[in-house]
Amino acid sequence: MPSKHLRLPTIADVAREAGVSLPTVSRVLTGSTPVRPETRLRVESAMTRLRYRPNGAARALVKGSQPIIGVIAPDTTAYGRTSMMTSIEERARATGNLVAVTILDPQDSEGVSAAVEVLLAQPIVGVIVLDYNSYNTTRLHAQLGAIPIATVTNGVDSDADVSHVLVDDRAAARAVTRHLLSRGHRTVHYVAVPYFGHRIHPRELGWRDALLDAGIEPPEPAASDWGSESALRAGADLAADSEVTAVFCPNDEIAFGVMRSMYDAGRRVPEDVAVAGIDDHPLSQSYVPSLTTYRLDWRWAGRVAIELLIDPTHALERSGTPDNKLVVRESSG
Amino acid sequence: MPSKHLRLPTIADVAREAGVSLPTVSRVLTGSTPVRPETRLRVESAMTRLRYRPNGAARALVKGSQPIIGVIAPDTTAYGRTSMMTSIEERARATGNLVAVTILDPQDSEGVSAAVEVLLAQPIVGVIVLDYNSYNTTRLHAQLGAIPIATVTNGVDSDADVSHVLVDDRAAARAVTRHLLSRGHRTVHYVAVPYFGHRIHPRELGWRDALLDAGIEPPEPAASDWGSESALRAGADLAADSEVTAVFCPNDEIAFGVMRSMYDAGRRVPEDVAVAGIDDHPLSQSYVPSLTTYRLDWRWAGRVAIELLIDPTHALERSGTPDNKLVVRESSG
DNA sequence: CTGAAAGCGCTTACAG
DNA sequence: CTGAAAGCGCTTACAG
Repeated sequence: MPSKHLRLPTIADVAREAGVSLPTVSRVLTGSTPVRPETRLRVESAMTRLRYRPNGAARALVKGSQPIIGVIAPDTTAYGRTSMMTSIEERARATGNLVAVTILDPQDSEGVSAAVEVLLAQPIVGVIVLDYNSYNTTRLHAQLGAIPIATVTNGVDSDADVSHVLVDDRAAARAVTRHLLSRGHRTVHYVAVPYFGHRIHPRELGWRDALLDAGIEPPEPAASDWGSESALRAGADLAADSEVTAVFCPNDEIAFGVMRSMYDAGRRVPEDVAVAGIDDHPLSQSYVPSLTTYRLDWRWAGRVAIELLIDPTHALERSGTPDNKLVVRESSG
Repeated sequence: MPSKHLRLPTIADVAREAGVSLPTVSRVLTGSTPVRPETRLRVESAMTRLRYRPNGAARALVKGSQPIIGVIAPDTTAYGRTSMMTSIEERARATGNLVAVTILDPQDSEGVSAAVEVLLAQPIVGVIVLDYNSYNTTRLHAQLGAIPIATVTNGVDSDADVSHVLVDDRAAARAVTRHLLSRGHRTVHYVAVPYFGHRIHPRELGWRDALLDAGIEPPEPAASDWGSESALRAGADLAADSEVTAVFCPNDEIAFGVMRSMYDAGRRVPEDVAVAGIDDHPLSQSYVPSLTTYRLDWRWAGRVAIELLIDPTHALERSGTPDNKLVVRESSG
């Protein structure tokens, strides 16, 4: 808990110390009205002497501004998230807002409640919830009350009750899988990742779509967490199976791990096994072999999410279209 | 600018609408005191009807809490930064604080001023400035006044005037370079990156230290930006020079780009050229070859930075020691 | 250029 | 369980 024991100096203290009136202190603080240089000096030295610092809450209250945009996310280390966060921050700054980030494990509902409470006590415009569906939405909704929410969704239908911007994971996965199939593989394998509840991730659905469209029964997926380290094991499993000639990974970091495991098992990428991911991670160009992937425009998504919060009516039309596309590189042959 | 045209409903409006008194509305809001169920219902329905949402600033003012910790950084996409941000957020949450991130180009002093102004108008405890020296420190200091600052520094001396936690880049670079030399290379090349003003980055200084200690005149560095894409060109230059048998890169992302360029030029890593970086990026295990690097404990640094802000006196002793170490993998032979 | 006064929206004792 | 009153720390007209 932030301490509040020792009463902090206020402008009243500064005014007394400097022998001026309260509004005068305020004036040197805001710089709004001219103040006599020598008065200003007296006030300034009083401020440093008392280690005065303005109370932001009081300022925000009288100015009537609620400039904070809360962001709640399960994690921000994966590349897609990081770039979305960057774009949210950038857009917020352009609109004069401030972004407060809170990373919250959806499993830990007490932790979520507590952190949301901290958020709600602040001057917030609204909240962007990433991976909204991972959370206990009923509870979250109840707690947020009338505070506006926006979310970036990957197309799961229960997102429908909050304003959301859609990043079409399923279509992306379908496109990548289809591309791998077009290279002549009999089937395409997949690395399954944990997803909230026991639902199937849209990227897995897209993979299934593409296979079923081609009349292929989807094989049993390997299992991994998000992130390249845990993908090493999944990759080893896949490498051990000589049936595997093409692997679609739900993100690039997993693909890197899988490629490493293929290498360790002596299976060449792409000659023996084709690999592809999603995200267009900056390192997908530099990896050997470079990685075939699907670029999802997270910057666009972040931008629209902010606009949904600030001006719900015209956000989508205003923000252009996402620059999503398949990026074919060496790893798919 | 956040709009403030239409007056938002306040608890007074809700009270009138629900036919109760002001404190009663407050009570259903805070849940502090029991309220008769039927009164509560009336109030709640009034709130939804008016789309009421509490004013965070007013709440913060009366509660006396200033829970926001501002973070100013030039960039958060590189791995070291991302992990420090994660740890800052985590630690802040544990202490009941909220983190507001602002990414600011140190070159753009108007932009910096404007954003700091937004920050200052909020209920902030203090500000953590990453890469403090990149900014116009005089101006920043003046603007922040008595607001506490903490910074994570890599050892440049002018950081001395603010509380700082030291991440010893120079020692890390020295250790990595020394390790490369120990593999029998005649010299170790370097990829120079832009740094504020025209100063030399501590990682470059550490590289020079190690060479000079060994009686070796440092060769002319290649040049790159941070990030793997721009490192491709620097890597190509180094690959073209047959004198080059070992390259120390100021971070892992650059090392990945350099390794890719070596591959493109037909030079094998580590057989023909040894490569090493700094950071212990998650992908340094998965890259082929895996990358020799130096782990810098950014999570520790972030944690201490927060504690410096909240309790300047005992922060350092309390937070343990950083887990920094050389991590030797395939890329150095 | 400066002071006295009102008010921002909420919470919390204080009385009933 | 509920209402009337005071106050959180600041800014901004309003008068001088």
